[in-house]
Amino acid sequence: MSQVQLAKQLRVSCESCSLSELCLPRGLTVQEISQLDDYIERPRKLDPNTQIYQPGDKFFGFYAVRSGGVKTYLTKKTGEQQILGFHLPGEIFGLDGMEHNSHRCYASTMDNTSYCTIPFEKLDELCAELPDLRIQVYKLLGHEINCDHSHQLLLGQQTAHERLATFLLSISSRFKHRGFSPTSFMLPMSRHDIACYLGIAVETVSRLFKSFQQQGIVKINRKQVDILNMDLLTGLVANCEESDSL
Amino acid sequence: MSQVQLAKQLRVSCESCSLSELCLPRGLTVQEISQLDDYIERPRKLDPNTQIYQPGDKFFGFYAVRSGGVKTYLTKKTGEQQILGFHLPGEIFGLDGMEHNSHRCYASTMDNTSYCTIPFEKLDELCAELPDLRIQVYKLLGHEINCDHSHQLLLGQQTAHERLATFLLSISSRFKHRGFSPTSFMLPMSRHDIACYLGIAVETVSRLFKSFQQQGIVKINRKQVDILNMDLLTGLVANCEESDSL
DNA sequence: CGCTTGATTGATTTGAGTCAATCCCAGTGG
DNA sequence: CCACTGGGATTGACTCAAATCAATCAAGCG
Repeated sequence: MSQVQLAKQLRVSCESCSLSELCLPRGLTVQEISQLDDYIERPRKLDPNTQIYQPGDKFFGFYAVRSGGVKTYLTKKTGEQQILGFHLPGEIFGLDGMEHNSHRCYASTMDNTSYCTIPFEKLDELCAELPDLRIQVYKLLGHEINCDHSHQLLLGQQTAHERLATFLLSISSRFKHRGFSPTSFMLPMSRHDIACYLGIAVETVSRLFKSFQQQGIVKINRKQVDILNMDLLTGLVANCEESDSL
Repeated sequence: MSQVQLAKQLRVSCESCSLSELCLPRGLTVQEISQLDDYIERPRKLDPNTQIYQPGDKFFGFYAVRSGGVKTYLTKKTGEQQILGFHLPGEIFGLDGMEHNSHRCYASTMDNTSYCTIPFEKLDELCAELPDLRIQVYKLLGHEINCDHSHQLLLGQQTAHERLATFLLSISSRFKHRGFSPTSFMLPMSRHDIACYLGIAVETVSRLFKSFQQQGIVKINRKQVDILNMDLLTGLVANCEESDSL
């Protein structure tokens, strides 16, 4: 297979994936693309509820979800977990390991999940040479920071209704961004996980889903969500931050 | 003034500052140090409650607090603010602008404050050449992400007591890290700001300070804090995350 | 077809918020 | 030098959103 054909194949394989933002666009040459792609380890498949890393584990590099879903979380001594983020297909996680070269939180699958990894050392080496790649890495990190900030606003200032509405809107816009329906989708996470992400009780999640349904805003059947009235849903969120897609 | 003398003077001027982590240590040559220092804009002085930037403002680069204190925050339409972080002397802020080259949150002073700025473009150019500097930038960003994660755990899972105790421990450890007393210090922020950071009401902050004082854990007089029993204070925090200094 | 695990629903409790006065200090001006 | 004043801080009384406790209910599975 020629160099060009190889690169093309790789391009296709990364097309719908966030990591592609790191390598494919903005004038990188075919040569450069395949250079980075060489380092990306191809998909690994995992069962639901499998731990990918935990605090103290060596930081290897970034992870990109290809299918399924991953949650990252911290825990209290008493066992309660705070979910920091849900990572859907095409999204990146693992950035928590950068500070000390070891992870600070847990990451585990929520479903049958496959993902790629890109070794940080190799990425950094390429960054020295490719200014555009460097910019993409900054943007990726900046995005993580901004998402975390939005999550802090949600946890610190929003009511339970607002939190759940914000959550649905975020998932919706992220599915939309990846080319899926923004109004009809399957949630990859359990009610318990939603509650832990939003900082509320599972029972509250159930009750609010019911309430939203009674208001005709959504139709919810187990993990299947259909948004019936996007405007009403948006109206539930009173904060001034435009909700940000991950 | 010779090259070496110049660099030495700069080194002293940045010595007690987080930005120094970006340039001074880890085998950068004197030449390289002065190269970066040339770009750092020297201190600017601001009055208390002055806005430094707001959402939409162009991202210029990082800011390093030299004296006083800065808060970064988001707001809801209804006006409530969620404080994302307090930035004490020697700490960095402004990273929220990296994703879109424009800021996403507000930053304003809490006191008479001076700070330096380092233009992002220049920093990036140097990053291309200096691998050690690049690593420092990654660590800085990773640190911000980890702090945000701890804040999410606090906001999502901790009780009001735990939040306030965690807050005091964080401030204490940060003062200690900068060479100040970890048990006796002045808070640069108002009760209102503490409340907004912790996601609780001002009145609750007052009541809990009183309660901590009655338990003999701390002595609080207006903004002056004396920690009398560090073990008891630590005991109030039940989470498994070691509290992380910014 | 029972069993397990997650989701829902209802009854009750409570931690923290809200509302409403003071209090107290820092800064101002007479 | 001291009274005045305004905004932050404190304190108390009351309320309420959401948690907790406690049953079911439903669905996937061996």
